[in-house]
Amino acid sequence: MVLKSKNASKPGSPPPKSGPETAVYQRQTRLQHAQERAQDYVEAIAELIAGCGEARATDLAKSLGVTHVTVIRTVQRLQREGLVTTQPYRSIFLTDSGRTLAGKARARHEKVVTFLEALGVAKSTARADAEGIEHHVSDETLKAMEKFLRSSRKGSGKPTRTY
Amino acid sequence: MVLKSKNASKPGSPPPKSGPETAVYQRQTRLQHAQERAQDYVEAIAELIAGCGEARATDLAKSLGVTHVTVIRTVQRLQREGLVTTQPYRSIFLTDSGRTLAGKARARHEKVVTFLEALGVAKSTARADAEGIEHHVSDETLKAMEKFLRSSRKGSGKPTRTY
DNA sequence: GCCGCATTGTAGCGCATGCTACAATATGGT
DNA sequence: ACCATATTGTAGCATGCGCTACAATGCGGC
Ligand SMILES: [Mn+2]
Ligand SMILES: [Mn+2]
Ligand SMILES: [Mn+2]
Ligand SMILES: [Mn+2]
Repeated sequence: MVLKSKNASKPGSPPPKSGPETAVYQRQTRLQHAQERAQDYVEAIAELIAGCGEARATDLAKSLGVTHVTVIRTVQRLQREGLVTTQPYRSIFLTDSGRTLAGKARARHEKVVTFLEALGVAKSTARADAEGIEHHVSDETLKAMEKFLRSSRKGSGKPTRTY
Repeated sequence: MVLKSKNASKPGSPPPKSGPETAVYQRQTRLQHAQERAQDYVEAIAELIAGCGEARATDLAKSLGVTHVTVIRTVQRLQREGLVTTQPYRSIFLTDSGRTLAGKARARHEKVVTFLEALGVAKSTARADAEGIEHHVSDETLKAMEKFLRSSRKGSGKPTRTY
């Protein structure tokens, strides 16, 4: 790297140069974060419904580590976006759209955790990292992870004993 | 999963149940996002300085895919946090702290890209995914990725390119 | 030196996430 | 039925990330 060491210290030299296309991968931060949050919410809601029979705002708040106020506000947004339905003083339900998203999020989440563990990461670390990584794994990368899992399962326990 | 299939459809049954500890991995979303943004900024600033000799707000804006206004505001925050220094109508400089962070971010970024490519992901996909994944990879996971890279380079005599 | 244009900065908006404090409703135990 | 308590909802605040529109400054060509 640093092929341009010549002008690396000449302040008034070249124009942009290092990034008309890098911007492609940087755009849309805000919407991206909102989508991540939506995924975590519907996933948690689905989990509560599966585990408790219903998703209450309070339990969701505990599950997500935020206050119930934050939950209620965000759930309002999710309802606006057609992912959940709510009625005053009642529990939260997923729409078809929300259920679909939750399913994808959950599948992705689990695959990432499994992959990280197979890579040799401690379970608690895998779970922690997956919580963030899951939102940035493309379908292509997910497939590559699955492929790795298949091959690493075949090759007995330790696939990388090349040491 | 779903050991509690009994009450899985009985709305008024069990309390929280599925998440007093899952919350640990969910907290702090907002600060987390701000930190991610800071990492991307100092990394981009360092890159511009290395490539152009200086980091101008406009170029940074192009590189990050946002308007110059957004850049200026965020840079103000970074200055407040001691990562950069600026003077009116002059380019942006990294503090020691900022340079350190940029170095770590860059190293992490590249390792993640390399890892994804080694996993069999297309270069453009690897770069796109890495842009988000990089912020959620713990040191432990990073080490696991490095280990995988070492073993995979030995195994298949393919990439490597050690001169 | 002057002026036009690029760059930088400011004002003000929208939206999302988080919070505390307080109000309203629901629910369960007696 | 009744009231204490839990749950849900509202009001208002703060911060961060985007944006457009417009103002101020800087700079390079003439
Ligand atoms: Mn998840
Ligand atoms: Mn998550
Ligand atoms: Mn990066
Ligand atoms: Mn990034």
